[in-house]
Amino acid sequence: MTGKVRIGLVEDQLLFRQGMKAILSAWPDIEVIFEAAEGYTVIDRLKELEVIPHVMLVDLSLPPNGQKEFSGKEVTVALLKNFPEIKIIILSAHEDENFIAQLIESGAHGYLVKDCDPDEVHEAITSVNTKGSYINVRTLKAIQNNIGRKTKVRGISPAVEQLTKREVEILQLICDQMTTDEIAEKLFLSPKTVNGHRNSLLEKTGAKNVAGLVVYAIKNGIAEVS
Amino acid sequence: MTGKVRIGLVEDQLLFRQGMKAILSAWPDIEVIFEAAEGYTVIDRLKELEVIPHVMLVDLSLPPNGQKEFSGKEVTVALLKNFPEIKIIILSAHEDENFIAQLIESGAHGYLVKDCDPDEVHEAITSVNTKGSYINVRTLKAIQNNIGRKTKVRGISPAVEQLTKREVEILQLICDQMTTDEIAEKLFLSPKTVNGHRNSLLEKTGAKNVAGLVVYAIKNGIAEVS
DNA sequence: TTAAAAACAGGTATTTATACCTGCTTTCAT
DNA sequence: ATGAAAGCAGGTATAAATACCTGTTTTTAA
Repeated sequence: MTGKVRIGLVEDQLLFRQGMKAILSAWPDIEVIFEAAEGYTVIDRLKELEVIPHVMLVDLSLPPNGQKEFSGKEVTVALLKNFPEIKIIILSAHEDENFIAQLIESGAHGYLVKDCDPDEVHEAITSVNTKGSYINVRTLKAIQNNIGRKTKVRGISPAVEQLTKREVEILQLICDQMTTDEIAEKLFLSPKTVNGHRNSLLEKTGAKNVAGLVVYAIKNGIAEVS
Repeated sequence: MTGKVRIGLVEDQLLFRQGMKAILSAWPDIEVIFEAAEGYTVIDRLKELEVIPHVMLVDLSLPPNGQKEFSGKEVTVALLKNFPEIKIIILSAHEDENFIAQLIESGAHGYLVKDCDPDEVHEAITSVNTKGSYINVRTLKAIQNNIGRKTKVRGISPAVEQLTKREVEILQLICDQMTTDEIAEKLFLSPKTVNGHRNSLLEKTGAKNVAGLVVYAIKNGIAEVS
């Protein structure tokens, strides 16, 4: 490997992005050649580049995504499809075992919590770039726990499944404090239908009530907090 | 003013803190002399210093605060009480008008959103240090809107106030998916009392239902997502 | 030492959410 | 082309939340 490792940053918080850039630039073997604040422009902008990054650092909680849905996970998927040679490291503010596992499954090459040590970032980048992946102890533990949980639970109950489009849509409206009737009116549905989706949501997420649904939504980037 | 402006950082995310430090250190007239990851140690540690910072940058969403409650706001209040000569700039990931106004009211000298421009940080620091305060256009607008709202509403309803300890406690349990009866049992209260607290919460936060309460709680660091 | 606010708890109502059931289309992958 | 899942929508119930009253006691701050 000749030359520096080229880094791309996808992170909506300018200050964090700049700080990250400053940290990364302190290492002589790394250079940041690409930055983006939103997910949905990343692919197009990358295609315009003459040289693409070796490693992309993608913020998981990517929204403000008002209409265009492009979470960190979706950026990851899009990157993998369009630029399979790019390695992807997910940055996240929190550490949700279930979600980490999902991301690794979806193809991310590494995962970093935002309060990790800067040295760990460097290690992750070089590891991903040379070995193709990076897993630290915490992440490994998360994945193992999650796999264990899955194999344990799958035999008994239908286990945790993906939410459908409609379910995600309704979950977002629930987070917006809308009642069943209001959601039904907004989506031109019968309240009975919305009721059904609510029940599916409770079942699939394992939540007990709206409070649990909202927490789940925020945890998984379906709703925003800021 | 001779010498550099001494900065203190209170921010739980190590990566963000380091990045911030890197950004700040790029300016020759600024030096970071103090760092803390949690709120509750700040005062004691400051007292041990020979020279205290001129300006403290405090992260609003300071938790993990399991038992010891020390949000960015509380750190601010404690700082003002113990070190009235220190200027305080609040850092926040989000931009909640109502909350900004509250913070300014509680004595903070400046407010910055985390996705602001690095130059803005520098400007805020020097402004706070020399002029004693810093308000940018966005913040000003927020305060104005909020004051406008208050004077309009105050005549009718008791207006937006602080949450009490009990209310915070109950809000956390609501986020834990507990029902009114369960909360009552856990806290050895009558469900009627819990009911009253719930209503106060809805009124004070402006939330319409549990969904709104949970979002509010997470926004304000009263509940955690990970 | 007062007045205000917080915390407590009773009443009564209505609205919403939750939990099931059923059945009917449509979409989609095998 | 056949079954599975998604989406739709009806019924029926109960549980829970929300919205108001009222009042007492305790805590807190002026």
